[in-house]
Amino acid sequence: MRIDHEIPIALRRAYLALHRATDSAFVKYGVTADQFVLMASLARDHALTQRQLASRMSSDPSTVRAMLVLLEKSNLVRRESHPADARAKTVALTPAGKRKFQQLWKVGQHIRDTMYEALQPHEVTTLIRLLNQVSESLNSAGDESSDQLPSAPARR
Amino acid sequence: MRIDHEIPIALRRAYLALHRATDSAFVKYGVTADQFVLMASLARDHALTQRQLASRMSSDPSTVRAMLVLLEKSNLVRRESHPADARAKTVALTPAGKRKFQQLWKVGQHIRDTMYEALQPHEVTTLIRLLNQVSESLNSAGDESSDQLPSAPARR
DNA sequence: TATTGTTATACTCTATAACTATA
DNA sequence: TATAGTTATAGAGTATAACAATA
Repeated sequence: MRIDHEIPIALRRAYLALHRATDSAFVKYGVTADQFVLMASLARDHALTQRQLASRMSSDPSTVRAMLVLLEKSNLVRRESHPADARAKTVALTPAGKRKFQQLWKVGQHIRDTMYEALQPHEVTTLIRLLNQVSESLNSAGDESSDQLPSAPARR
Repeated sequence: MRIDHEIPIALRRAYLALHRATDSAFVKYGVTADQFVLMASLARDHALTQRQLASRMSSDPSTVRAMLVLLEKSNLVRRESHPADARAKTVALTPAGKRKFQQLWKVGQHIRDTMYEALQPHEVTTLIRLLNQVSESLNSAGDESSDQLPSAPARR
């Protein structure tokens, strides 16, 4: 009952340490850690739809929308109707958003450096590989119906 | 600019996958993933003070208090004044809380199984070790004043 | 019919600041 | 003076359900 709780505990601890370090480094720039992740997705792939964004961030469309509304207020992000699909909207960083992202990237560099200096180069690749194995197992397990909890709907 | 974003991304993805899987498994029991972590801390170490609990959960005392208020309403947790320190309170699971925790532990077993089956035994220990190296590096870095952002206070 | 996004709504977690009581 | 916890307050993220417009 103790051993198989260690991965969840260690994972939670590491994620929260990263999230808090990021939040507190960014607070004076008016951007949260999660908003930074959203901006990073847009910096990598320009002009995603909201649904694409949600899946990249492993988040919910209505959550993403709430975040976009906040980011639009700060003029960091712009939504435009999709050229090919009138239902959809494309989301992109504004020029100000791109500048802000560059700035935040630098501000956060010491956090990434700290993490990477704590690991050997081969440990970095191992850690990434193992984390991805964990994510994939959980995500694909979520697709099938659970064999432990057969029938009840997962409602709220 | 791409390589040193991979740990944060993989860490976030794995943590959120775990958190969501846990939340959705527990929703019909009226307990969140974070509340489960709190209960697990109390199941391991009976009768912690609120501050001890906050540090075990790497959380904030006022956050913990808000969670405790909710858990007390559900009669899962009980606070009593500390025998030796009249300022402090000890927090413990109620009998109902202990039963609920046992139940949730079983309900969540398939999630832990999924994660552990995705890894070799030696990978489990490696993953835990690497995650802890990351956590420790970030937590100890937070103590010293940053050399990148010399003076400004980290206020809100 | 299925999909994209919006709206309304509600709850949890998070965290600061000012405060009371105690050490 | 420092510490434990409370209170008030605020905001961010999360997610469901009902809905409109479009594919």
